[in-house]
Amino acid sequence: MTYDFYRIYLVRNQSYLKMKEKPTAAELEVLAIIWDMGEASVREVHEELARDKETGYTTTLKIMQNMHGKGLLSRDDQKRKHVYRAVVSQKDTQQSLVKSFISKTFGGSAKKLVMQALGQSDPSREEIEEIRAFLDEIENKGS
Amino acid sequence: MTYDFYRIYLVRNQSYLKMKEKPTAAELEVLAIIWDMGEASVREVHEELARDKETGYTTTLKIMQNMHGKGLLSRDDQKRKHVYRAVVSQKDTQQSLVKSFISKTFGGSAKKLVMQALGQSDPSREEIEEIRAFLDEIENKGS
DNA sequence: ATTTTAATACGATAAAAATCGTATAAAACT
DNA sequence: AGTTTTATACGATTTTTATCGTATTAAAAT
Repeated sequence: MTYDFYRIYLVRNQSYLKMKEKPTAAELEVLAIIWDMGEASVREVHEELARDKETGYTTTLKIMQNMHGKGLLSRDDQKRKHVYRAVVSQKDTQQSLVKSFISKTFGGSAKKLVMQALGQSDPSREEIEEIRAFLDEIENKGS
Repeated sequence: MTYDFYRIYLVRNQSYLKMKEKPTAAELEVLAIIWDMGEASVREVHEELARDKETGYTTTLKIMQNMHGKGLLSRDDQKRKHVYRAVVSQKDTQQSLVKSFISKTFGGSAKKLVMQALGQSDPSREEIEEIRAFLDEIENKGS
């Protein structure tokens, strides 16, 4: 019986357990690109990055190699041009990052974060509607 | 006429302009304590920090000295025991951090952050109500 | 007045993250 | 085949952040 509780606990926290290595700022930029493209070579990622900022190719290469080492990216190195894919999903990563951000910046209160974000972002009427609908959904799920 | 636009732009971005130096993780922990206490000595801050984690007194001291150097904290050093206060407000800091978090982690979409945060935080009925009320407020302000 | 306690100053070191130069090798081109 | 282009590997360096030891000084206690 007690084991059942333990199992539930593990399942609910799966994503945190897996995500031992949190991506750094630079790594997150790479992930954003790869999530978008599905898979990409260093060159492709680098060219995306270079749109926004001055940076060297070998820097991008090194970051992606590190990420592969940490298990954030997998790669196919059959061909000379290695092709990388994300191992961690965007959703799990965002979840883990949001959790730690709420805890660090808002003392653990998701509500405070939400209201701060809404207050400063000037959302459109459509977005507000979507959020309302989402609140309804949560409320019904809860009961 | 053109100047008016420029001025509006500056006002809207005031908090970002001021907040040149973004607090690091360790600095944010110190700020959280000082926001809470209003003012505090290194000893007081350190004792709060030491509740949660193993850390040396001189480490806390150094962090607070750095923060003073950066202009994140002011201090009264008339007496031997210096008393520190926050220069940056909690609200402005949170605003700046949320803005950059949304941009880094959610590609700039506040809505995505909000929904992710709501979805994973299991808010109470009361909190949901508060958020609904807040949405109403925003919507009416917008028109 | 002397000793002990409690504070800051300062600088050194450690640790983590980011950047890049050089070497080397495979592939493509001529 | 030889040359140029385009990859990765690897390690060194730089930069930023965090940590802490030691020296010094002011205040308090004896």
